[in-house]
Amino acid sequence: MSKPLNPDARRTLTLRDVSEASGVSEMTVSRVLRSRGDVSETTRLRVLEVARKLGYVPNKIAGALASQRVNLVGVIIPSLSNMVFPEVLTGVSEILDDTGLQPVVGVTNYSPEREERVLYEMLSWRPSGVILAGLEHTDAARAMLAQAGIPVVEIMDIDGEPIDSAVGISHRRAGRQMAEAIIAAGYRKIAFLGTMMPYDHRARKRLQGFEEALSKADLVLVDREFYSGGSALLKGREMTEAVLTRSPNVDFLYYSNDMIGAGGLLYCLHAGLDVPGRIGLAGFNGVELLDGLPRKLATMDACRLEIGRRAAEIIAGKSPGGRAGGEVIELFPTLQPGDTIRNDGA
Amino acid sequence: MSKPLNPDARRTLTLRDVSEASGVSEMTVSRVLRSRGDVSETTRLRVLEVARKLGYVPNKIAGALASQRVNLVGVIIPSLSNMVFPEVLTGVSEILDDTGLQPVVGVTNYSPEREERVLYEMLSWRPSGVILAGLEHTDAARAMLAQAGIPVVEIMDIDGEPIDSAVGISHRRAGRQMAEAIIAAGYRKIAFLGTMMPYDHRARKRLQGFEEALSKADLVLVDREFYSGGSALLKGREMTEAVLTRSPNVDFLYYSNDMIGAGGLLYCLHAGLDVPGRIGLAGFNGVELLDGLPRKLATMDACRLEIGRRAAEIIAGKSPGGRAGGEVIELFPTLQPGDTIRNDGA
DNA sequence: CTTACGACTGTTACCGCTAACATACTGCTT
DNA sequence: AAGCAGTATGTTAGCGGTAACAGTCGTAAG
Repeated sequence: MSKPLNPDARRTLTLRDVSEASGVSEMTVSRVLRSRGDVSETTRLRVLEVARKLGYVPNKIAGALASQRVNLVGVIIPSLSNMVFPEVLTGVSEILDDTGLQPVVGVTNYSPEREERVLYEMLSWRPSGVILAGLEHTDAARAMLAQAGIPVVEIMDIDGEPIDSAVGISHRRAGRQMAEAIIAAGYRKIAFLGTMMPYDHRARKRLQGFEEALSKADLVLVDREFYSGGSALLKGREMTEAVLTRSPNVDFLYYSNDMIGAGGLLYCLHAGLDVPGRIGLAGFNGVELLDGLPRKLATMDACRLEIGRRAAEIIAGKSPGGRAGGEVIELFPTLQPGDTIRNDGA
Repeated sequence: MSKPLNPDARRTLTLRDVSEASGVSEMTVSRVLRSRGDVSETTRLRVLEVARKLGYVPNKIAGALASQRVNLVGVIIPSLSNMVFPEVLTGVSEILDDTGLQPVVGVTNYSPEREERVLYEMLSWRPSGVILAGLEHTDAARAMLAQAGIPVVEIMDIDGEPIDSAVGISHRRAGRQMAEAIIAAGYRKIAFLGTMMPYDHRARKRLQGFEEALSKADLVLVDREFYSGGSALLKGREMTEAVLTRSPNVDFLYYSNDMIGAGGLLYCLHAGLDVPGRIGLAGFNGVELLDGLPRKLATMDACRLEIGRRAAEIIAGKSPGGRAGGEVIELFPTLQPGDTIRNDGA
């Protein structure tokens, strides 16, 4: 361990130090620092001054233990590099910011076991609530959450059985909707390109809904291609090339996320294909990135910011529904046709 | 507050519950759960079984208070949407994963005041160490850190006076290096496009170094353009268009980050400009995204993963330097010329 | 002048866990 | 048979705060 700074500091300061230095009891100092109860203006100022001068930082560990209150909210997400999740976090912080609650982030890397571990760690800090992505968890994780006696909000997805509350969209419906739009636009030879999805349940559900809608129109996917890891943009290019080489007559490419969709779009444009005439494309998420592309990719936004906000509101008890618990809030993504789906019904 | 789950649970479990249910003292349970001290295999298994069945989750708050040890490391970064920082976090977690330490992330949104608040919050949990981005902090923040008596690592940047340890690159040098490469490639009418940088100290330092090197070659920036907020890719396009319209004879565009650089590149290609013949481009960071672009943007990687790793090693006391403290580790970014700088000296 | 009351400040008993020390056995040694 | 290491377990005293209650005091009311 690197040498601690401030070697002359005998030890870290406690309430007692402030109390002695300001000539009042620890309790009074505690009251001042939490702006709780009546304290005369004179002592208040004096204590504040002393605390500031000493550089006292309260010990929340002790405080939390004594008061049985912890102002933390655990937020457990699969990844930070996905753009989507940081945005959810933004929504969460936005709401939590003026509630005295503080988000603490845990990352699972899409591994259920890691999720279980992260959750255990979090719960051992006795947070006031937990927000976590998805409805799929290990049995142990579900048990822990149910035991914990705190509000739990599962986010992003509502196709399933929530433990307590849930805020999200129906990915199955989203897939269906996109398929319907594509079919309505006259495309028939449709391929899917996406992540290998052992644990990307939401992408799986979208594909499910998508295929459902296809088969209702007596269609089936004419090709599919999966990837994992690597630069999504690059993978999008590569997969697109692979699909178009293998199945040259494909007329629509449905991507499981915007990033690979963008890669595909760049490839198609570069290859001189007529988009959306000869071939159409669509992704999923509505990432901001797309605004900068030469042509706007069709997509569906996943209501990420809103999901974060609503989840935080439930935890903070601000949810319009009141203190019910067990709420399920379904949000409805809008289809943004962009420039990569024909808008006639040809 | 949403209704707690498990309403029948009288209260959350404590060591005592496990102790009573397994017929040994709390201390023994504690020993088992921390695999500390000698406990007979028989009792160990029994206690473990009971704890599992009950669904006991230890209370780290109490544990930390009693043992005066907190296995948390505060990591304070400006933003999560910048790609760069999540990658640093990855490096940090990678190293911390097998040390028993756990990172806790705080986000400042590039605001010094927010940084101060976040830091105060963090320190009040008495973490074992703090990693934070940049060398620029409020006086109060510096004071708190110095008082805290824990290892502090400032990351990303080493052009300045660290509080304790530092791991990063010299952005000034990076800017200089890029300028030299550009000049060597024969470009002369150079423009800068970047963030408005009241608080992006690193971008500022890069520009500083860049201009230094230019002036050493008797050159000055022929144009500059700043932005803030919005989709970086889109902003890159727009700014590039603006600059090229205003200063049509510009032959090089230096961007303060890869994202706007990528936008600029897409614009130039779309406009049919000869890249890198008629005009060259370069960004900064080496983001993975670039791999998917039609042409590879010249850039310099910021050693983000490595920075995260080294910082974590210092905190974990694994740093090769030993337990000295006050280390400064300079990393050296490599220039990746990509396809957007001429490689002859014409 | 006593009482009552509000405004302020102090006292006591934990919160749930762990460090440090104390104790009870067991089996060996001499 | 006493002595002595080990093991395995229990006991005690906090860690640094806060809830809840208990004063203390000056003053307005009776």
